[in-house]
Amino acid sequence: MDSSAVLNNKTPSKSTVAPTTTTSTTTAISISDSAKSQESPVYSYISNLSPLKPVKAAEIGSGYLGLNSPPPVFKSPDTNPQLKRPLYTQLSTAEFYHQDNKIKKLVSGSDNSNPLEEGLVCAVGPDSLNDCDSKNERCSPSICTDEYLVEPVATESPSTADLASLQQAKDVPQALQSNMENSAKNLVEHKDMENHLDIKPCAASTLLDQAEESSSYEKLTAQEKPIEEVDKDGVCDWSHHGCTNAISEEHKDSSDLNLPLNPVTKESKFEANQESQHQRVMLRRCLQYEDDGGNPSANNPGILAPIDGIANSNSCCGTLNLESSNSSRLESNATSGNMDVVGLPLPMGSNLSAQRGMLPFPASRPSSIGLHLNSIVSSAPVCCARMRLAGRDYPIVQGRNPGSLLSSHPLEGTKSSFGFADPAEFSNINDMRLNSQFSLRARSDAAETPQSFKASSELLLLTPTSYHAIPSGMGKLQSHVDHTDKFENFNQQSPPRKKKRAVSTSDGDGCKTCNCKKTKCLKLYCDCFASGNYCAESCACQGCFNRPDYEDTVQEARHQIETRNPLAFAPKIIPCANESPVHNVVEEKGLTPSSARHKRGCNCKKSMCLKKYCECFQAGVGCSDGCRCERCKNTYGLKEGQKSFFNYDQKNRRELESKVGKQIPEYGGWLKDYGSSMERVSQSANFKGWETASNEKLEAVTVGKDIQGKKICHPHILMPATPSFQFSDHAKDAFKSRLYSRRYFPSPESDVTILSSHMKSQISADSDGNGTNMLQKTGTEVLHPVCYNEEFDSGSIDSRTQLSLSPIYDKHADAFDHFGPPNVQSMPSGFTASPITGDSKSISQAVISPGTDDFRPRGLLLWRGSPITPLTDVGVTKFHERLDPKNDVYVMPKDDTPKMLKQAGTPLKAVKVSSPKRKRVSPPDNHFREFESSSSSGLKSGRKYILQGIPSLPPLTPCIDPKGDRYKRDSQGGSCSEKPE
DNA sequence: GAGTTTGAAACT
DNA sequence: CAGTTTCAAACTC
Repeated sequence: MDSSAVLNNKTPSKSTVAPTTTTSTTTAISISDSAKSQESPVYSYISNLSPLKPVKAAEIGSGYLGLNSPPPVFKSPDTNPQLKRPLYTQLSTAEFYHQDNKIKKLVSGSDNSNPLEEGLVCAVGPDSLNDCDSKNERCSPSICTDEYLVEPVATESPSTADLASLQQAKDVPQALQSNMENSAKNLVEHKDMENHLDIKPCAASTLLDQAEESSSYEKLTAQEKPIEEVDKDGVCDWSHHGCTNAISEEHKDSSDLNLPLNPVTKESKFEANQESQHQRVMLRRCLQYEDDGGNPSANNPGILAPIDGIANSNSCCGTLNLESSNSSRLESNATSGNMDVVGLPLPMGSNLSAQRGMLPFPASRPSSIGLHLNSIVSSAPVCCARMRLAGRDYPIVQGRNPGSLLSSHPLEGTKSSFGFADPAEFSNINDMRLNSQFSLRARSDAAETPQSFKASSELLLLTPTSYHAIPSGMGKLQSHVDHTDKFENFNQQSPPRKKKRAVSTSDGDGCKTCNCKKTKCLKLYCDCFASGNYCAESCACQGCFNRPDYEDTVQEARHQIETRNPLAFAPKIIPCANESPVHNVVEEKGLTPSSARHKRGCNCKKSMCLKKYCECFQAGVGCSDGCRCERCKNTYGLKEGQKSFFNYDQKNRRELESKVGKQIPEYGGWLKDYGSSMERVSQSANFKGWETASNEKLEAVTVGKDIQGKKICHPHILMPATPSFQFSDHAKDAFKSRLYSRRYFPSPESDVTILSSHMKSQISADSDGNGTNMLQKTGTEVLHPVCYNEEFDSGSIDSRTQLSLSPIYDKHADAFDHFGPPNVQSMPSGFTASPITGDSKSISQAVISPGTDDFRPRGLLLWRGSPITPLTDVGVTKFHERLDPKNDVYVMPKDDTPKMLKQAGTPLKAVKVSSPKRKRVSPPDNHFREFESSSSSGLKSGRKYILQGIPSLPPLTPCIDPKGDRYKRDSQGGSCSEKPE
């Protein structure tokens, strides 16, 4: 039974051949479309998103597959030829191993490595691990590579080429070292250069085809001689340049490491001490081990220690600052699916690199970029992602800062060995060894070229210990071809592995696990699979094929799925393009998170987007216009139309009630029931004019505390129709999740809404003291004076003054510069909005009367309720029915969007593309369709309304009450009279 | 822990 | 493309 059969097992209806054929077709299509993909916003997004910077073409090499025809944008690295097979890697895995063996012999003169240990530390790769080894107490820097990296595979006599490669390998690092001083600045200033340097010390570069390497690299090699002599000692000295330095940086005293440093190592270390800056640069590039004390990794070569103070972060998932040597390894050796790690920090033992810019492909698919729901791990404080790494998922810290997750350098994330938040998680030595072996396995996979496949497959084909408990050395005899058999055996030998259902979908490291029973973890039902990860050992899945051992099967399954939906494996959570300087400022201040939204949006009907059934909610992002949810109450951001409910606060209600003389319902009561999850302070504004202008953009303000515990009020980010996104864990750290506002940002035309909302929050909270009602009511925090103690007067507010209260506000004030002050007079009003849909029509047709500036229907924003939301309709209707034109209560204009904003375009295009890098990620075509059709009612109609509203601005629009009765308008076209027409 | 609910994915 | 089925997670008891 081959992989196809496996797949077909799940889809019996399909012929055995079909999958393969389909796959091929898909691949071809994907490739042919790749060019297009690259031009697509999605591609741009991904490219920008990926922490990996495109490598210069020259570096990629002409022979690079897929160079001319990149793979599908979101195609999983697993299936991404580019990821799998950087062409400039000319050496097969076997060759690598040969190289390793040779080096090993040169260095240690013997191959007495423990098979079991081989995989531990140096599993990362023969070339790259050197620098990391140095931190390992158990092995000398120079030997470590040999002992742990080299698989004791029966090797042929080194060929001439091998010897040459070996020599190069030795030379390169040296060259690097000699170059360190001269190029330190360049390293810092030029990422590319940095990358090259990174590669070199890792010796992986030695295996690279010189012709394919960058000129910078060549320059470096040209300067290698000074160190060459040392190298003659047979020491893998180059490996120390990075690591040693790093170690020096970290430990200051190599003696602490108890490492048998060779002259070169010491020298490197010395240099490190003297060149802190340079060290710093290198440090970032080096695998590092945590201080011995207390860190399991110290005793376990297979685990990397946190780096550079980042290690001990609270990240739920540690990451590995595996940037240097491994990177090279990745480039040179990685050729298979385990490339999920691209762009992400890699755990030690991985031969993959997360080094940005290290990859030969322009934009790796951020499969684990942390945007997949599974990767996000329910908005853990630190967003975690797993990387499929040889049999185990490694959580990857995306960075506490959403920005880091989305675009930051991997190093910006927190670290810990093996990507585990708590090294203790990996306390079990066997487990670690297993991982190391997996790494080796990954390594073999990585080099799985037709030529090398056989050899590589013989290296290690271990199945997770949790499944087979295969001794470390047993994996050698298996091959991919045996997948099916292994699977069958697996099922037989460890029958329906009655593993307890994963209690939590998140294993200890904060990453999800699955419990698949029927899909063999080869369908998107499986979170692990969907996120491009292998199932973790902690998964309770049955008959799981989503294992490194079944790489082919997995790949094929992925192909099949991608055939249906090329973006099936795209990150589910898409960060929203952010062009707003406000956002940047805020972001920099750590006050607000990056915005993100669900790729496709949810379709919740019953959960109100308040439960984890909702993918948006689960991901900690607000719903967007792309969602087709009903009665959305997503606490992270309501989708357009529904969020307005949040703006209807008690104060306004009372105010309106006083005016109307009737009780105003609270929209089905859900507002009351919003409960603790209510983060938003519904702040109706006394700032009527502006509010009216911003109409539906009114947003609640999230109240939270900053790091200092000082409550802060987060202004809204200028984001296009996207919810603010925070990688907080509402499950683990609910409070943190509230630190940042998850403002749901309306489309660009509503940029000013941010201002409005914020202002409202300030104003209303202060104006009558009821502004905090919602908060108090819901048990959430009370607005901090900082936000609300401004001397706002409900009737007269200088928005500018208010906005200038903080830099952030200044930015908002800037918005006024663009859009004009929130002056009522400047706001479009008094026109009849085009009907939205359904029940909203009556509302939309209601007349807006500017009336007096003093009264703007603050709470009436709710009338912008989503037409697709029953609740909205109901609520609006009920509310509306209580409106009494006699009291000058009018429906706010449907199109009160400032002209400037109106020009922003449609929601679907609601992305300001001022910068090429700011391109909004476009949903898949079908998604677009969804946006335009299914959500349609809301989005589409809403947009129609907006667009049509402008031309429909009649000087005198009929006054229509909710019941449809018309009233005359006064002579000035202002207020509606009480007399029916 | 079993059963139910929910919504995404898969299928028709 | 809509409707239905399947699936697994989330949730409830």
